[in-house]
Parts: sequence; C-alpha cells; structure tokens
Amino acid sequence: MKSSYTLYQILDSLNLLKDRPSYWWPNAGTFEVIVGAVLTQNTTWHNVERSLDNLHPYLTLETFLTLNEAHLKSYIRPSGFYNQKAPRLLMLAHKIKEVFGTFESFQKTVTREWLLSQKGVGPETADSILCYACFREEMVVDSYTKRFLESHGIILSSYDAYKAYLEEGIKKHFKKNISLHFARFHGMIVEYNKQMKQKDHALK
DNA sequence: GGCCAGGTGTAAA
DNA sequence: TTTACACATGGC
Repeated sequence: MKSSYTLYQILDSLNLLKDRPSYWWPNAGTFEVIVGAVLTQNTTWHNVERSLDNLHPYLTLETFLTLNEAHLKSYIRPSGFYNQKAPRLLMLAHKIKEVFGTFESFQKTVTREWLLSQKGVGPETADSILCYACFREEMVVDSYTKRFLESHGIILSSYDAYKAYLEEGIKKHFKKNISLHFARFHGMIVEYNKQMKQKDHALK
C-alpha cells in the first residue's frame, strides 16, 4: 500500500518543518556517536544516557581504547546486552584505530560497506554513524521512522526500501546540505513519535 | 508483574 | 531466503 501523499506533505501537515534542531543526535560529529549508536540497539535512549554518563572520561577514540572489557561492561550495564555490546564496541574501536589511525581519518574515509562488515554493526547502526558521526548523506531508518511511515499508509518491505523512499523524498525538496536535511527529518520523526507517546500517556 | 525499547547475529527450516 | 531466538536493563 502506498500513500497518496508525499513525505514532505505528511510532515508539512503535521507542522513539523519549522524550527527543528539540525544534527539532533547529541554531540554529533564525535566518537561518542559511535558508542551511542551501538548502545541504543533495542534499548531506550534514556538508558543509553546513563551508560554514556558512566563513560564520560572515555568518550574519545584514544581514551576509549584504554578500557578493558570488564570495566566497559560495568559502565554500560544500564543500557542492557552488555555482554554482547562491550566486546563488539571494543573490537570496533580497535579496528578503527588499526585501519584509519584516527577518528578524524575514519570520518573522512570510512565506507558503509566497511561498517556493515563489523560485528555488531547492522544497517541502522551503520547509517547512524555515517549520518551523525561523519555527516554523510545517509538516512537512518529506525523503528520510530518505520512506525511513522506505516501509520501514514506507507508500508515497505525492507530497510533499504524505507531508506530509499526517504532519501528520494527528501532530495526532491532540497538540493544543498542533503546530509543535514536527512538528519533533520530523522529528528523530526523521532520527536513527533515521542510527543505522540506523551499524549497517549496523558490520556490514560 | 508483564511488556517494551532509536537491533544484530546465529541457527534452523 | 525467511523465521525464531538470545541478548538484559529500566520505565511504565
């Protein structure tokens, strides 16, 4: 089923196109985004924040690499799945150091394929890192985004299908700063869902 | 007390 | 190529 409205029309009708934060992921453009992107897998952002607070002194590539697995597990405990996430994050950080040397070099030269070949990095995590840590033209599709589109009659079959739909829909309206607009739209959709949730909760 | 959250990897059909 | 399941804490 396909909606007769464009993505832009849907967002416009919800009055979501004005005064939105730009790169809405906290501390966009830093190594911290990589940690947050993995920690938030099937986990609320609220719990991720607790872990990030614990990790406060270790949120650069260089300082993160000084952590051992046991310490990392204890710090990220609040965001769940720590037995999986700790070794995967450490492995990812070490590979970034080994292959790219610095986080800045990683930002400039990493590819989506490279990220997807790392254990613990699937399509959403890869796109979050590319868009919010590296400022690339990659749209993130998360469960909020899927839910949002589905609730407006846009049901597609795969992650890549949703990604292509969003990227094409947004590119139709903007010619410059595409990465920024991808980030803005993703932010709008997430914020919209949060507002709806609060509304639901208030009605109970 | 049960259900769910800004997914991913693995194994079996 | 699809489907089922493990992974784990914290909020409601």
